[in-house]
Amino acid sequence: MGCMTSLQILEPEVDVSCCAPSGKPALSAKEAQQRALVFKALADPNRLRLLSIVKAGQSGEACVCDLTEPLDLGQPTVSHHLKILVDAGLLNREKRGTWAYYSLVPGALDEAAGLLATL
Amino acid sequence: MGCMTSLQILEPEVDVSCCAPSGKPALSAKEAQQRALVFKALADPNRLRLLSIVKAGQSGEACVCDLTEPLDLGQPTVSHHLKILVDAGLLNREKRGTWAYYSLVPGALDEAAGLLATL
DNA sequence: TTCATATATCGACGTCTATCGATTTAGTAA
DNA sequence: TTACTAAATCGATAGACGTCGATATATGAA
Repeated sequence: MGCMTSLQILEPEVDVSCCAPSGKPALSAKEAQQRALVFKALADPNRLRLLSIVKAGQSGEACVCDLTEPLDLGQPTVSHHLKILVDAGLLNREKRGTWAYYSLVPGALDEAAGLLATL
Repeated sequence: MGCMTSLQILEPEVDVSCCAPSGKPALSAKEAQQRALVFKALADPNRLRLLSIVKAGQSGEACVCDLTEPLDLGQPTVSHHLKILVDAGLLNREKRGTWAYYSLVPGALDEAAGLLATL
C-alpha cells in the first residue's frame, strides 16, 4: 500500500474534476511561485519589524529616517527592504518633498493571510 | 518636520505604555525573528505545493513517494523541504512501516495567518 | 548658482539556501 | 542472514539574499 494515491495538480492542460475533500485541487507551480513571492517578502525579521512599525505608528505612515534607528540598520539597507515590501504589494510609497512616506496597503496583510487559508 | 516621531519598540528593558493606535507596540527583534522562521518555511513555491498537496489529499496525508513526482524533484530534495515544514510546526510526520506519512498540523496554517493579523 | 539633506541605486562581500548525486539508515520479506 | 525498498543524511555546487560603503538623484534653502 501507499504510493499509489494519485494526487491531482492543477496544470493548464490537465482537466481536474474530482477527489478533493475541500473541492479544490492542489496549487499549480505558477500559482505557488506567485504566492511564494509574498511570503519571501515576509520571511525577513527586519521586514516584519518595518511592517509592524508602520502599522503601530499613530499616523499610519513612516519615512525612512524614522525606521533606520529602531532597526539598527543602515539607510541603504532599510531602503532596500522597503522596496521589497512595496514590490510585494504590502506597502505604499508616497513622496512628499524630500521625504518618502511608507504606509500599509489596506487589506494587503489580510490578503496574504488568505493565501494560507486557501492553500 | 518628519523624522521626529519616536516610534515605540518592545524591548525587554523598555517600558511602553502609550501612543499606539492599535494599542500594541511594534514587534521586538526577537519576536520578529521567530515569526520570520515560519514565513521562511512558506517562502518557497515547492513547499507551498507540498502543503497544498497534503491538504488536498482525501486521506489528509501523503508519503514522500507521493510527492516527488508531482513536484518533479528528487527524493532527497523533497525530504529536505518536508523537514523544514515539520521544523516550522506546519506538518506532522508519522512513520508507519517503511513509509513516512506527512499531514497538516491542525490549526497551524490559521496560526501562521494570525501572525500577520497581529503584526 | 551652491549647499545640505533624504532617499535611491550601485558594487561588492559573506552567508544562506535549493538542488543534486551518493551514501546511510531503517523496515519488510525471503 | 541477504535482498529490496522508503526515507534520511551527507557533501558539493550554483544561485539568491542581507548588509554595507560609496555614489547618484532629487528636493528645498540660501
